[in-house]
Amino acid sequence: MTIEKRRQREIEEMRELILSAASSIISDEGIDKLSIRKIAKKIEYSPSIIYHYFNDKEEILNNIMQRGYKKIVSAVSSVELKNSSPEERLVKMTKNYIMTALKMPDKFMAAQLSKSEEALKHTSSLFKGAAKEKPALSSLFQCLKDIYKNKEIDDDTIELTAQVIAVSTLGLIMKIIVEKDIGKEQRKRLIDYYSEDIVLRIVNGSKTREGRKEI
Amino acid sequence: MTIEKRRQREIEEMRELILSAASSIISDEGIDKLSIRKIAKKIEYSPSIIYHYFNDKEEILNNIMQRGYKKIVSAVSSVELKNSSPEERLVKMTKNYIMTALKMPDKFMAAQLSKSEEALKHTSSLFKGAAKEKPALSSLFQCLKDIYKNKEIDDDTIELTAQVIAVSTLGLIMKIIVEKDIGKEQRKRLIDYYSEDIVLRIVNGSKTREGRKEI
Amino acid sequence: MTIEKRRQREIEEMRELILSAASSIISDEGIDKLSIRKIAKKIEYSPSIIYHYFNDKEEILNNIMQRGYKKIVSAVSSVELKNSSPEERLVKMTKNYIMTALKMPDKFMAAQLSKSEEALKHTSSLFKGAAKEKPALSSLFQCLKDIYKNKEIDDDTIELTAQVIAVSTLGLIMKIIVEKDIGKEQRKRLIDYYSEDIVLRIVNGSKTREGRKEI
Amino acid sequence: MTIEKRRQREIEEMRELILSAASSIISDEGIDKLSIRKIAKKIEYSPSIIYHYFNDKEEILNNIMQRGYKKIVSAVSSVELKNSSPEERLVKMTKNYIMTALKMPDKFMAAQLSKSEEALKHTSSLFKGAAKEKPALSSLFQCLKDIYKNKEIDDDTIELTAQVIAVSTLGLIMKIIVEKDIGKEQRKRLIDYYSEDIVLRIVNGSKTREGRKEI
DNA sequence: TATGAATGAGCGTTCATTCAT
DNA sequence: CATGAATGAACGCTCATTCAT
Repeated sequence: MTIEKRRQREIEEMRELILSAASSIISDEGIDKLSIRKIAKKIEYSPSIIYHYFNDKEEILNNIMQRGYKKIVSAVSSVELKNSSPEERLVKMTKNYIMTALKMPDKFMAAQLSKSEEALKHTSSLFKGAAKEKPALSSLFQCLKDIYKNKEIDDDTIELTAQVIAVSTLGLIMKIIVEKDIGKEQRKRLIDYYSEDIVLRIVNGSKTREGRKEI
Repeated sequence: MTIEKRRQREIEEMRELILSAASSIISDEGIDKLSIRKIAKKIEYSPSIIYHYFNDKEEILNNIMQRGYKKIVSAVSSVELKNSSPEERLVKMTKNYIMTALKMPDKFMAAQLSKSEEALKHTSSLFKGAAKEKPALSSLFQCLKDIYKNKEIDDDTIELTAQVIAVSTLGLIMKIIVEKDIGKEQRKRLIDYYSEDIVLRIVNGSKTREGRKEI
Repeated sequence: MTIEKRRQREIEEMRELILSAASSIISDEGIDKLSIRKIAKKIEYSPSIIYHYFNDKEEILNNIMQRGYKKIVSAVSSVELKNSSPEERLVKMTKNYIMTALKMPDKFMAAQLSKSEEALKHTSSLFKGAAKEKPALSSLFQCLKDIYKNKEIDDDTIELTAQVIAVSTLGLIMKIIVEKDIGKEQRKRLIDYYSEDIVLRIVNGSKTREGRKEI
Repeated sequence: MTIEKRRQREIEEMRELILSAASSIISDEGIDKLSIRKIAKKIEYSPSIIYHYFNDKEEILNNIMQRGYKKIVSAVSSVELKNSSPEERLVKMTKNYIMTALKMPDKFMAAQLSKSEEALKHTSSLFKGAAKEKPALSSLFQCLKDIYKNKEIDDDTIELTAQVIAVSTLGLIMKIIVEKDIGKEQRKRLIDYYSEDIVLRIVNGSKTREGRKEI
C-alpha cells in the first residue's frame, strides 16, 4: 500500500514539476511560445517522458488553467464576513480577486486570454445569464443584490453591473501584470484606490451631478 | 535629388505594402500565424525581399503595432466636441476607444499584452506621471480635469482615476474580444452601459450612500 | 519438474496471448501500425513485459508470419480427396490457397513481400529445386505429377509449371487484397474463373491452335 | 531566357535526384519506411529543401508512381508488330510488361501495392469494365479479341481472361523482385516459360483433356 | 514475474533567416 | 532590386527499447 502511495505521490510531484515549468514558460514568453520541448529542457528530462504524465499539450494547458479558476473562485466566494455590510464585502471580494490573480500572473493571463473552448467554459462571463452559471460572478451578483436590496433595480441590470465590475477588475489586473515594473507603491495605490473607491462608486454612483441630486 | 526622392517613395510604398499585407494576415489568422512567407505570398514577392525593407519579423510587428497605437490615440484625442460638456466628451472618448480597438482585435491584444520593452514604450500607462507622457491618457486626464474643475481634487488623484478608467475599459475590450461569441446585442448592451453609465459613475460617484448624501 | 512444466506452459500461454493480440492489431490496422505499446494495451500488461517473452518486435512479427505459412501450407496440403481426380484436387488446392490467404490479408502481404532473410526462408519458391524444399510447392508439384503421369514431362518442367501457377495465384490474391473495393460478386467471379478454368488450362493447355490439333 | 531555362533544368534535376533517392529507399526498405529525412540524408541536403521541390511527401510518392504507370502502359501498348499473329503479339506484350517492370522494381512494387486512392486510380484493374478504362488492360483485351475473333466468346469472359492474365503476370514479376537472388538463368527460364508457354495455354487451352478433344 | 520511469531516435512539417547571383 | 536555393532549429508526437526495482 505504502509503495503504491509513494508512487502516486511521485507521479503527482512530477505532474507538478511539469505544470510549474510550463507555467513559468508561459509567464516568461507567453502562452503560444510554450512547447513540450521547452518544458522538457526546463525540467531537464527528455520530451517524451512528459507524455507519461499528460496525454498531450492541451491537457497540460487545461490543467494550468483549471487550477487558476479554482483559486479565483474560492478567493471570491470565500468572503464571508457575516457582520459586515455588503459594501465592505464587495471591497474585500475585489481585493481578494486581485491579490489571488496576482499571485499566479502567468496562469491567470493564460486562462483569461485563451479563446479555446475548454478555457472559455470556465472564463466566459459576458453572456446573458452568466451571473447564474458562473460561481465567481454569482458571488459578485449576490453581493450587489444585497447592496441594492432597498432599490428597485432589475436583475438584468445588476448582472450587467456585475459583469462590468468583473471585466474592469480584470483590466486592472492584466495591466499590473504586463507592466511588471511599476513598483510596489504605485501598485498598492492603484489596487486600493480601485477596490476601495472606484468599485463603490460604480455600484452607488449616479450618472451625473444632476442625477445625483435627484436621489 | 528627385531620383533619390523617388527611391525613397518607392521604399516607403513597399514598406506600406508589406505592412498592410501583414496586417491583413493578422486580422485573418491571428498574430501568431503571421509568417514572412505568408506576407511574401500575399504581396507576390519572394520572402527574402522583405529583408530589404525590414531587418526582421519583429520590426514588422513593431511597425504594425505603432500604427495601432496611433489609431487609438487619435480615436481618443480626436473627440473635439466644442459645444459639449466634458461628461459628454468622456462618454464619446470611451466609446471611440472601445470601437477602435475592436476593429483590430488581434493587433490590439498583441500590443497590450506584450511585455517587450518596445511594446511597453507605447502601452505602459500605470506609472506615476503617465498622464503627462502618454498621449491617450493625457486626453483622458484633461477631460477629467474639466469635469472636476470646480472641485478641489489634486492632479495625482485625477491621474489615478484616469488610469483606472483606462484599464477598466481595457478589461472590457479584452473580454469582448476573447469571448467572441456573445452576440451583437449583448455586446452593444455592455458597451453602452459601460460607456454611458459606468464611466460617469466612476468620475461622479461617491463611495457610499451616506457619503453621497453629504455632498 | 511439474513446477517447471507449469512455468513452461505459462510462458507459452503468454506468448500466445501476445501473438494473438498482435495478430488482431495487424488485421484491424495493418502491419505497419503494429506497435509494442498497442499490444501491451490490448493484453493489459505493460510494454516492457513483452520483452520477457520476445527479444524484439521483429521476433513477434516472425512468429506471426510463421503461423501464416503454416496455415497456407496446411490449406494447400490438406487437400486429400482420395476419390477425386488430380485435376479436381488442383482446383480445390488453388481455391483453398486463395481463401486462406484472403482471411489474413495483411499478414499474407507482409510475409510475401518481405525481402528479409527470415521471411524469404519461408516464402522463396522460385529457385531451382524449390518443389522439393517447400512444403506448399511440393504439394502442388505432386498434384501436377499425378496429372501428367501418362506423359513424358521432365520434373524440371513440372517444377517450373508449379512455380508459375504459384506466383500467378499469388498475383491474383495480392490484387484482390489491394483493390479492396471490387465487390463480392466480381471477387467470386475472378476466383472461380481462375481456379476452375485458368489453372486447368495452364496444366492441360497446348500452346497454339496448331499444337492442339496435334494432340 | 537561357538563364531561366537553366534554372528550369536545375529544378528538374533536383526533382529527379529526390525521386531517385526516394525510389531507392523504397526498394531497399519498403514504401512505408520512406521518410523525408531519409531522402534528405541520402541526397546530402537538409530535409527542408525538399519542400522547395515538392509540396509534401505524398506528391513525391505520386510522382514515383505515375512514372511507373506511364512506362508500363507504353511498354504494353507499343507492341505493334503488324505482320505478326495476335498470339505473337501477346507473347511480346507479356515480355515487354515483365521486362519494363523489372527495370524499376522499387517503383513498380510501390505503385502496385499502394492502397491509396491516388495509386488505385491508376493500378486498379479487377473491376468490371476495367478493360475499357485502363489503357494497358485495354491493349491486352484487344489482343485477346483478335485471338478469339473466330470463336463465340462474350466480351465479359474475355475481359475476365485479360484480368487474370494481368494479375498472373504481376504475381510473377513481384516474386521475381522479392526473391532477388534466384540468379539470371532461372529468372530467364521462368520469364520465357511463362510468356511463351503459359500465357498461350491460358488463352488457347481447354479445361480438360476431354474438353480439348471436343473442340 | 512484472512494472513504470526514462531515453533517444525518428516522423512530417513550418519557420526565420542568409547568401550568392 | 529581387530571386531562389539552402539551412538549421523548432514544433507535437510516437516508437522500440532499457533498466532499476
